[in-house]
Amino acid sequence: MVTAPDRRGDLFDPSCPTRQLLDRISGKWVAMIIKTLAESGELRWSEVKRATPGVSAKMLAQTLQSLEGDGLVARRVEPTVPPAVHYSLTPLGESLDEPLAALRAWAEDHMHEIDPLGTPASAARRP
Amino acid sequence: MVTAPDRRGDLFDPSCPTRQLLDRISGKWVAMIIKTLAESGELRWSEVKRATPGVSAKMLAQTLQSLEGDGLVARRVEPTVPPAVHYSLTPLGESLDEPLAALRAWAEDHMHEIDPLGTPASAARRP
DNA sequence: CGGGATCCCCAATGATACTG
DNA sequence: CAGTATCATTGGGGATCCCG
Repeated sequence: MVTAPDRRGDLFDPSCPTRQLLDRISGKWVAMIIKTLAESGELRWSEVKRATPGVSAKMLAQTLQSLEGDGLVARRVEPTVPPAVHYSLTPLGESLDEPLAALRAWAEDHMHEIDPLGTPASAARRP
Repeated sequence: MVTAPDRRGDLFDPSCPTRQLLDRISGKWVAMIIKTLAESGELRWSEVKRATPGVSAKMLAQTLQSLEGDGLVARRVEPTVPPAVHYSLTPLGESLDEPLAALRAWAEDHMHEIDPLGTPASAARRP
């Protein structure tokens, strides 16, 4: 048999799925949702929503579907009425929590060292 | 004076700069540029561009300015003609490379475990 | 309760052309 | 060489309504 030429991804190869995967896990709400699920274990949809300040219903559903599609989050439906849907991390999702936690920690640690006037956002607001 | 109540950031606080900072370092080209500079030390603008397949001049300039504004990248101009501009990581930028490298490694390691049919991209491409 | 469907807006991204 | 300016595109993301 031939060994796969790309057993491991290459971020610098435009045709490699790694880039899209990295984009998806870099989504605006992913870091928060993963952390919440990593700490709480299993949560209902509305609990995840309450734990994620500022997220809209649409973005939460969309993000959870994306994470489920990537096998990072497991979805469990209880056939009650009204239905209760629970979300939890898969082992793969838990493995993502580690590097993501490092990035969150870095951002929380260094947010005071960034120059508030040097950011594009504040610069663009200058008339 | 009052001591700052938020010596460390809180990602879950919508008014905390941590979220914007995390958004900026999650930019589409940041991971690649940081890695390139971390490995090469100091590079010219055109070298960074060549090392970042797919990036446009606009996005490269914009991303580099953003990183410079956040104090992650240092810009050095040599007053020759034509001018030569060099970019390198600051110590802060090097400290970001560590968590970012972990995330890159995770993406490259697990790109094969994601279900290609479960992703929004591939689902949308289905006619 | 947990979404799906729809409409709409603006910010991010990109292609192209121009300049110090 | 190292950008900036301009224009065109897109799709992220919020608001709203509806359904099982």
